[in-house]
Parts: sequence; C-alpha cells; structure tokens
Amino acid sequence: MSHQKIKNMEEFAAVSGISRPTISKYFNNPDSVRASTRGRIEAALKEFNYRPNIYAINQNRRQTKNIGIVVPYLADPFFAEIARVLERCCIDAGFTPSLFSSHGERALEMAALDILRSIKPAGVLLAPLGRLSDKKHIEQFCNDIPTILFDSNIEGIGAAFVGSDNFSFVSQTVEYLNRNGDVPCFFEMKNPANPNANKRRYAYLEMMKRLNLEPHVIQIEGNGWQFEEIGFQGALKVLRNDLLPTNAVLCSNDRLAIGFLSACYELGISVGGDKASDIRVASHDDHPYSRFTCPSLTTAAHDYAALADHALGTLFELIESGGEIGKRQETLFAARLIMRDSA
Amino acid sequence: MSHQKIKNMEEFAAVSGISRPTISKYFNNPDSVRASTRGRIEAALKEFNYRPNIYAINQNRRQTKNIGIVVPYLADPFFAEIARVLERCCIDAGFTPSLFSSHGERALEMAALDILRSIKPAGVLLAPLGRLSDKKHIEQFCNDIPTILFDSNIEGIGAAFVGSDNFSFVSQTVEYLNRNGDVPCFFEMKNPANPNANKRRYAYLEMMKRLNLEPHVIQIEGNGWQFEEIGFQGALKVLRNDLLPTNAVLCSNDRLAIGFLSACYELGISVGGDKASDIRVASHDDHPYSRFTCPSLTTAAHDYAALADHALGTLFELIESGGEIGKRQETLFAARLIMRDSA
DNA sequence: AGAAATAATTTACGCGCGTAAATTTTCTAT
DNA sequence: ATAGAAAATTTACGCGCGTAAATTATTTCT
Repeated sequence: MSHQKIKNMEEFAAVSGISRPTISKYFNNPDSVRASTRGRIEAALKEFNYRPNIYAINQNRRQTKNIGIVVPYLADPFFAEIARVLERCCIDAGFTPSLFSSHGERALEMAALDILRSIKPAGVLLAPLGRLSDKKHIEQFCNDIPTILFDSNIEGIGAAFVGSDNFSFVSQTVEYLNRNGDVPCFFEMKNPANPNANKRRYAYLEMMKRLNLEPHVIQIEGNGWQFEEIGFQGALKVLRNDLLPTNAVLCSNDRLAIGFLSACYELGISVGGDKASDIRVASHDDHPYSRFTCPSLTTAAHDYAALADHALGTLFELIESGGEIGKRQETLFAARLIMRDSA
Repeated sequence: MSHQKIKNMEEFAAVSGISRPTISKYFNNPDSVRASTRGRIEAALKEFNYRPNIYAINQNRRQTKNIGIVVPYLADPFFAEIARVLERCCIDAGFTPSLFSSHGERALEMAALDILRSIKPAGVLLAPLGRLSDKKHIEQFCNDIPTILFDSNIEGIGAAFVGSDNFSFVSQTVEYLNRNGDVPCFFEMKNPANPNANKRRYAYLEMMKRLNLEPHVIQIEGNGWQFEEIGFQGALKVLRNDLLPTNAVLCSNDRLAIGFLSACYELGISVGGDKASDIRVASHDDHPYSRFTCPSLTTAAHDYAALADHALGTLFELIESGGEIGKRQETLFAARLIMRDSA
C-alpha cells in the first residue's frame, strides 16, 4: 500500500498504466471497462489508494450522485429511524445521502433547502414541517430539483407523495378500542404542526360515524414539537378537571400518548386493557419507546421499510427520467395494529 | 428579481459592473471589499440571485468550509440533541455541517469517515462508537484531518477530547441515593458499547469506597444499542429472581433505566423516593424522555451547551492553527443532579 | 485467418472558480 | 491640491476531472 502520494487522476493513470479517460470511465461505472482492465485498475487502487476529487467530479458531471434527505425533527426517533433506512437505501444504490433536520423551525427548513440547492443533488426526499412550512419556498425548490415529499403531504407540491394511510391507522385503533370496551375519545393538539394530525381527526370522526357512535374530540393547547410535554400538561388538565367523556382515549400520536401516560401515573390513574383499570389508552406510530411506556402502549405501526423503499424507488425513477414522471402520485401505506397493555 | 439566468461568476461580474476577482473576494469575505462595492454587489445579488458553484469553490480553495459531525447512534435523542446544537454553532460560524450517524455499526462508522475524507472537511467532530470502533481506522483519519473526539474518548487519538466528567455524574447520584435511603447498587450492561460505561462503574466503586460502603454491581447480558430493551430484559431477570442486593438502583444510563422502570411496572414493583415505594431508581444523562417515565426519573444532566461550545471552539482553534494545537487536551464537564420522583 | 465489433489511447477542450502579479483607479490624510 | 495608501481592474494560469473525436489496439466471431 501507498508507495508515493497520488495527486490526481493523471498521476494515477501513469502508475497504473491505463489512460486517464479509461480511468475516468472506470470510476463512473466499473462495469463499463473490460474485466482485465478493471483488474489492473483495482490492483493499482489497492497499491496506491487513490480517490478521485469529488469536487472536480461534481463540477463537470451533469448530475451529482447526491441525494438530500430532510426531516422535520431528528430528535424524534421516528424520523431518526426512517432517516436511517433511507440513508442505507441511498448508499446501496450508489448515491451519497445528505441528512438535514429542520429541528421544527421554518427558518431551518428553508436553510436546509438552500444548502441542498448549492450541492445540486440528483434528487431530494423531503418530509416537510407541515403547517410551519413556507409552501412557496418549497414549491420553488421542487420546481428546480426533483423532489419527493414523504410523511406529510403538501397538496400539489413535489413530484409525488409517499406516506402513511392515516385512515388505516385510526380505523384499526378505533375499532379495537370500541370492540373491547368503552367508546374512544380522541386526544390531540388544537394546533397540530403536522397535517397528518388533521387527517387522523377526520378519520376518527368518519369511523365513529360508521360505527354509529358519538365522537368526542379533546383538543389541548401547545405549540412546537415538544409533544410529550404538551401531552403531559394537556392530560393533567383534562384528568384533573374530569373532562374525559369516556374512559377510552385514542391519542393522535405516540409522543402525545407518552405524555398522557406519564400524567396518568402522576395522578394515580391506572391505565390498561383489563377490567380493573380506570382507563384505556391507545395511539399511533409505534414509536420506539412505546414498548417501554407504563403500561406498554397499544398503537398502530408504520411500515418503515415499505415507505422508504417506495419513496426512494419513485425518486430513482424520477431521476432517471430526467425529472418527468407524469401525474403526481400519492401513495399511502397501511398500518399494523400492535396490541400491548395500555388498551 | 431574476432578469436572465446567470451562469457563472463571469456573467455576474458583467451584470453587476464589478470585476470577477473582486466578486470572488466578496464571496470569500464580504467585509474584505469596500462598503460601496459591497453595496453594488448585494444590489446585483438581489436582482439576479446568483450563487457561486460550491464545487468549483471547493476544488480551488485550500480549505473547504465543511465540518463533519459523526455520532454513534442518531436514534438516541441525546445524540440528536447534541448534533442539533453542534450544527447550529457551525452554521453561525460560517461553516457547513455534515451530519453522519454510525447507527451503532462499525462498518457505518468507517463509511462515514470515508465519505468525510472525500469532502475534505476543514475539521471533524467525532463521537466514536467506542468498543466497536476500528481504532486504527479512526487514528489514520485523525492523522489526515483535524478531528476532535467527543462524548466517548479513545486514548491518544484525535487532537483533543471533550466529554462529560463521569465521576461528577456518578458521585452526585450515589451521594444522593445514599443520603436518602438504602445503599445504591449499580445496574449496567456486562459488555457496554461505550467506554463511559466503564468510567461510570469505576466512579461508582470509588464513591462507595469513599463512603465506606459495600459496592454491588449488577451486570446484565445484551449487545448493541437497544439499551431500553436490554435494560428491560435484564431488569425482569434480576427482579424475578430477587437478585437485587439493596432497594436502591443506580442505572449506568437513562436508556437502561427506561427499560428498568418498564420492567418494574410490569412486575408491579413500585418505584419512588417516598417511604411507601419498594425501590428507588436513579440514572445518568437526563435523556429527553426521562421526565416522562413512570415515575419521572432522577438523573444527572449533561451540559450540552458547554460541551458543544468547547468542542467547536477547540476545533476552530485547531483549524485556524493549521492542524497543530500542541498537547492533546481532555476536557470534562460536570453534571447537574436532576431530582425527580423515582428516587 | 481475417473481418467486424469492441475497447483503449491520444489529443484537446471546457467546467467555474481561486489566486497571483502588474496596473490603474479611488480614497485618505496632510 | 497632492502624495501615499488602499482598493479595484486586467490579465493570466491552474485546479482535477468529464467528455468528445479520431485513432489505434484488442477481442470475438465466422
């Protein structure tokens, strides 16, 4: 390994005994050169440890091999997990993922898009903040760079949307709660940051209608992405003032539910699916911690793998077709009910 | 805005009426040109929305403005939070952060470093996996690129280390537990991934010695980064078999404690600092969820801001000095005890 | 073995910008 | 007003690589 220091492709071509254009071709696609040539290049590569300059490459290529991934809040393990799966898929496909978090702030989402613009990615996977997003800004970005939205939809923006079927989530939890006990009421933020929250409320109302039951929606105060704290404070208020219309609670998402359960514990209210418990609580998302709440949380799980697969598959299609993919498709994946102890 | 499409700096120089070298100077440092010139450039910038090509810039500059940030496990909200703070500081200092997660895997840590190499960052902040890290690989990386280690130390590698003072963490929790009740036993993984775990065990043993108390270390099985699950299973085994030597438990970290508390709940063992409870549990890290466990977790908090500040400060020094900073410094920050309900 | 197909080489240009040197213009201070 | 300093301009080269065209070498097939 490493005789001398190779400065550029010219020098590497010299020491490997292959012409520079062929070396260039090899790095673009190793299979595009003859096996014997490939062998000689790779032998030299082992010996001299040369790597082409990524900046020179990207300056001259029509397209970079970069893919941007933007999530609204990376400290939320749900997004950390989906980002992990997406990153892996990108690497396997020969692309270089760049991960950004908007950290719940509009300005940072815009900043992430601006940085992405500067690295001229082949494509971008964007999970928007939602209500806080600057739609115009995102739309302009999508006009210039092939972008797929995921997790939370913005009507008409982006080449496609891939997300979860909120009706599938809610219908299963509502049905389950209703089957095994009291009628569920719906616990959510009054001003949810994420549009999925609204879809889930509609789904709840629709399901209750179908089951011929009276719906009860409890909307709590709070802004931002500190959902656990918001759920906790909201639950304290609701429980202390005895505002719970039924003793089955369906939380809009697991992070709110984590706060809700914490409040129940603090107030000495027993939660569980058994007859002895005071109330039952269920939720949506199958958050990584939902298995460790007290009691463990009954919830509806996303199909991470399918979502990531389809989102990236669509993006690759989009990239290969040069940005044209026809009509904007919206793909939704169904949930899987996870029955645990809380309901 | 946007008359025509500006292709490069040459064209922008033409439309703005300023020479290209001056434009270049401006983008390198806006304050390096006369105010009147700056005004004219910025006026043109508003009108034509031109941005220099980042790849051409980085190809020609001696140094890029990139800073790499590598954390071992981004789905751990502790690292997500520290990454957030670090990113923000980088941006404020005029650098472009690139965030990578090793996702708990040695191969991915190496891959992250390889990608970082290719983008020739001015400096790197690396929180290594620990036991799983390929030390040789990291050492070679540190030889080529100015790197500061944080969170978990590898002796002698990197230009400096910035972390938390594990003795400060453990001494406070041990002292607190001991003051308010039974003697604490120490609950940890037998083969911890992170070297901090070992430091915490030593600190526990040392503190018990100082207090003239008999130490009890409980080591549970399990590998990987699913600490909650490992803590949960380990606690089930310990509690079911009545292996707890005392009724005060000090967990090595909050994620194990989350699992421990979940197991207690499942087994009907009451946890809390009051006399009526069966056992008391405390831990370290002030994990974002430790406030919402049942009961809320008494723990020791990191000083995120100080750690991030000092790590980046040191890195900037290192960068400005051209990679030489003298003797390798290790800086440790003290913990702050957070008293909650679990002990 | 020879023709056709495939692959590698040679040569050359361009990408967009950093940067250096020499020169000219503009500003600052007396 | 004028000298000296500071800033901007002109000119020119180089960075490391993609890529195209023409040519030469190698492989494959009948």
